[in-house]
Amino acid sequence: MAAKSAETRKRILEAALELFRRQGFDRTTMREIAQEADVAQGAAYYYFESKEALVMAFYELAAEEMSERIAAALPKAKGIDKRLRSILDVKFEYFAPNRRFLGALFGHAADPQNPLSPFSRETSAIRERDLAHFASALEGSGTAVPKDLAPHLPKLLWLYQMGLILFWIYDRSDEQKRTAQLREKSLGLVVTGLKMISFPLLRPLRKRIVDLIATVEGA
Amino acid sequence: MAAKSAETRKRILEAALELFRRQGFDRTTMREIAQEADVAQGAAYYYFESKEALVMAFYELAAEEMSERIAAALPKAKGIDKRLRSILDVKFEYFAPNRRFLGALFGHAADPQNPLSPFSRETSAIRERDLAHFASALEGSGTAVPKDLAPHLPKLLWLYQMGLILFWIYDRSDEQKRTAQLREKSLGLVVTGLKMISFPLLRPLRKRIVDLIATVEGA
DNA sequence: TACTGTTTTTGAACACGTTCAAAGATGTGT
DNA sequence: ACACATCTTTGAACGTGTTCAAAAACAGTA
Repeated sequence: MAAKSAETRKRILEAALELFRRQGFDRTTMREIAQEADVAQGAAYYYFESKEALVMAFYELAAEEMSERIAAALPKAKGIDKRLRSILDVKFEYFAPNRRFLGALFGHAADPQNPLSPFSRETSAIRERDLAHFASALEGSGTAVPKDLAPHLPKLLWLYQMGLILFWIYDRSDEQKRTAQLREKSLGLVVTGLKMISFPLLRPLRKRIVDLIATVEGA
Repeated sequence: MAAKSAETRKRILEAALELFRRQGFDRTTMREIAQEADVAQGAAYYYFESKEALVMAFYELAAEEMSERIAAALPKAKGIDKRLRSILDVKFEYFAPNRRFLGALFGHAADPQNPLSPFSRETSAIRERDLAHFASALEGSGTAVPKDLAPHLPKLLWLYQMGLILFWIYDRSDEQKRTAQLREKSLGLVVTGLKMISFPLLRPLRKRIVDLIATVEGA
């Protein structure tokens, strides 16, 4: 009975997320999750490889749902600033209730070995889809982009957004007001930067930057 | 007998670092460390709050010793590029044998709550001293720096260096060749960037950047 | 229904980092 | 020398994430 199995899996995941939201990732034990989901201690491990895999499952679900919302929102926005903002809006709105435990996902951000890192092999599918959104945000905006920089821009914007989210997660000001400020100011700078980097006068500098990016991206 | 106590502490720390270097942080157990140091299981906890505290102790020792080396190397270098390079040289040389387990220190880099993070309260003393080196590297270089940006520059350079180290830790190319490339190219860009950002024409842009930085740094 | 193979569920057991009460060693004042 | 206090050491025990062999439930076939 495949339906029953899926049902149990869902019950475990929901119990886990509920507890993660209420008391954070670290404070929640696998035993609690099992109890809340009315299964035995080791049951969760039949459906999920590890405690972190539960967060990963959330991340995959979130990516799926946010992807739809972004695809729906993008066509309504024209300029590059508006288009970027609408992507950010979807993400922040979606992540808001889960801010408390998202640190578990982004806390290991710097370690590409960690499965939960946004840079890991395990999250590459999600990352790829996300990159496509930023590519599409650029394409549909009518913004002129230098040919040499163009292939790297989606990833740069993705990185920018990742930095913002990271800042937001650890932003302790009321209602994350500082993140709101940072978002407005940085968005403006991103747009200005995009315009400036196209100036013919800056071509030599741009070449060096592109070369640097290529080095970071690897052979 | 204070000497004996210090001796035991040292023995435990050295056993730990030896094992960390040989088999990494995660693969080393506290029981192994205790055994290697010829003490009981719980003994390490009398001298160190936690397993991570052992890494922190290394970091403090490292900061101390690197600080001396940097202070000795800086006066020999003139230009800002050479001065920055000598700081980087000291760090990479010192960290090289420990690259394997430094991930334990920088893996949680993004999480300022984690004591081991370079952004945490616990590492602030080390960070502060480090910032002073970058400030001194700038001052002694004769590089003209805009007044508004000046107070932020040490931290920016410190961040830049932190990024390089992070890249190095996870650089899987032979002998970390990619990091070497990245270091040369990025150092050049940093110097160019410093010159450019002083152009009067770029003053409005600079103002916005400084404002952004101030937002990130917090009220 | 009875048999067989597969999927799901269970809870005891493991290794780990960590805590802690108790014992032992050392130092100090009389 | 003795008593007392402080510093050091010990190893059992705890809570955690995780593993696993065994049991149970289920599905398909006869």
